[in-house]
Amino acid sequence: MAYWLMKTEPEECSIDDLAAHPDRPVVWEGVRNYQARNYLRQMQEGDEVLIYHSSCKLIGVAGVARVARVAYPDPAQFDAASPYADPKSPRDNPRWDAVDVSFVSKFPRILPLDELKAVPALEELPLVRRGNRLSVMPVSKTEWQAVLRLGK
DNA sequence: GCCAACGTTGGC
DNA sequence: GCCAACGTTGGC
Repeated sequence: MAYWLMKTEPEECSIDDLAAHPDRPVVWEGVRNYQARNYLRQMQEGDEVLIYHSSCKLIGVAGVARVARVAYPDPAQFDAASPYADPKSPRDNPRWDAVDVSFVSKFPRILPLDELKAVPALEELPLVRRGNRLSVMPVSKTEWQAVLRLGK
């Protein structure tokens, strides 16, 4: 099993949105970056994911989710009404993928970015690196354990 | 709202 | 294939 981290704007899909219906997975759509997409394609069912809230008041890791369905073509790319529509994506070879994720747990508090930055074990994590924009990234077991130790 | 850092686009 | 211009990300 592998570990990941995914960014979300909580107005879009927060840990509370996931927790609101733990039995029903959510479509993780709207990834429009090739490197992030390639990571989505590597995800396996059961992989665990840190849910990170970005571009909001309380920035940080909010909890854990699980991959409920491996990558499949993101429906939003073909939905003209969606902000994630991509008219250039070929129907016979869709450019963008989504996965489904379901709720696992919510941290008792948002684990803030500056605390993550202070952890030596997380120095290599793209999230804490300056100017980083990757929205889906792999997390090593060591990194995972370090985050959970702080978050739980 | 600012703005640095970044990824993408498109002319050449 | 280069690279300047542009649009976006995301912390502050």
